[in-house]
Amino acid sequence: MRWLSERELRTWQGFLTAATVLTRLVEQQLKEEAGLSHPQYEVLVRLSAAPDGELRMTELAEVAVTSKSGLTYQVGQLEKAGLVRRKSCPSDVRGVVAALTDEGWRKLREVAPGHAELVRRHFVDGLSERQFAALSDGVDALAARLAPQEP
Amino acid sequence: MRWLSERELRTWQGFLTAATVLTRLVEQQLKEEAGLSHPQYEVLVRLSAAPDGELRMTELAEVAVTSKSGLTYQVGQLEKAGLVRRKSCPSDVRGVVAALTDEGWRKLREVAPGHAELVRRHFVDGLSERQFAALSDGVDALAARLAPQEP
DNA sequence: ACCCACTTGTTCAAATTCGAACCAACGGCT
DNA sequence: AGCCGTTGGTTCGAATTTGAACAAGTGGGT
Repeated sequence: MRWLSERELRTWQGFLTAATVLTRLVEQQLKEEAGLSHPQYEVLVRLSAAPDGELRMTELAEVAVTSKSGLTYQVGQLEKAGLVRRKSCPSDVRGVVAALTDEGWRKLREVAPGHAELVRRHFVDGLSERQFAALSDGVDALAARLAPQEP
Repeated sequence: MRWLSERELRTWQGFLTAATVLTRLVEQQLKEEAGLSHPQYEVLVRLSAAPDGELRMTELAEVAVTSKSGLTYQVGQLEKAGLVRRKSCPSDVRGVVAALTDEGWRKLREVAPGHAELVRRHFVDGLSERQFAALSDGVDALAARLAPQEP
């Protein structure tokens, strides 16, 4: 059993800490600027990236990395806010697809610039060209490793 | 106002996703292997890294990146479990210091190896030497940027 | 056509999170 | 000594998260 080196431990902790702090910053900004939580924003973004701005609940839960029940809740909130609409799925009676409403698209266009600005300021600009490229590379490697977890 | 490039966005999302997934894995393992939540484990680790295995509540909240009230709750839980003990602070009547108990040390020694193993498998080993070094570098840069936030 | 194991999405209770309000207590200043 | 703006920690309520249990539906093999 190999132990973690000093450096490995520091990197691991730093990685999680950075993610936590960044998430917190995003959370605050979204809340005060648009009344959205980060998970909610995430849902909107993922929907906007999908064809026709709609996705089945399960798929949405996957890309947004939440539990099914968590998603049910958030979509409920978003629906109350008029940003998302539930439709039944044509190919599967049980299925539910969440779809961005016009309001949803509008809101997203309104919020995105401020969000991008914050990401740039606290994440992208904090790194040199080289550092960013390297981190990008590392994240890709992690993603590849983490995605195929269960088969 | 500069937009985020395709690659910047992917990196950002990948970064958060990786952190979320990793946290989830850690959470699961700790829960089933030791009945601890990740925040709780974090508290134990931070205490163990402090002189005498004790820290004032506020300092602990800082290093563990939680809200004060969140920490109050978790320390409460840990105290119930007998892993941590509250002592009053000699230099400040209001102060409270959380201290690892012998039980706490024991538990930590018991859990740490498995945790290290998991971190190694899903984080460290997922990256080449070079990738790891680069990511480590990037994380350091982020930490430096994020820490001095409020002065 | 019928099973039966798996999938879908929701509901439920329990645990956790956060921020705001709060009460002391501190400590520099006069 | 007395004031007063700040700090330390807890408490409170509201919002959110999770996994387990559930009802309904699907679909391949027989």
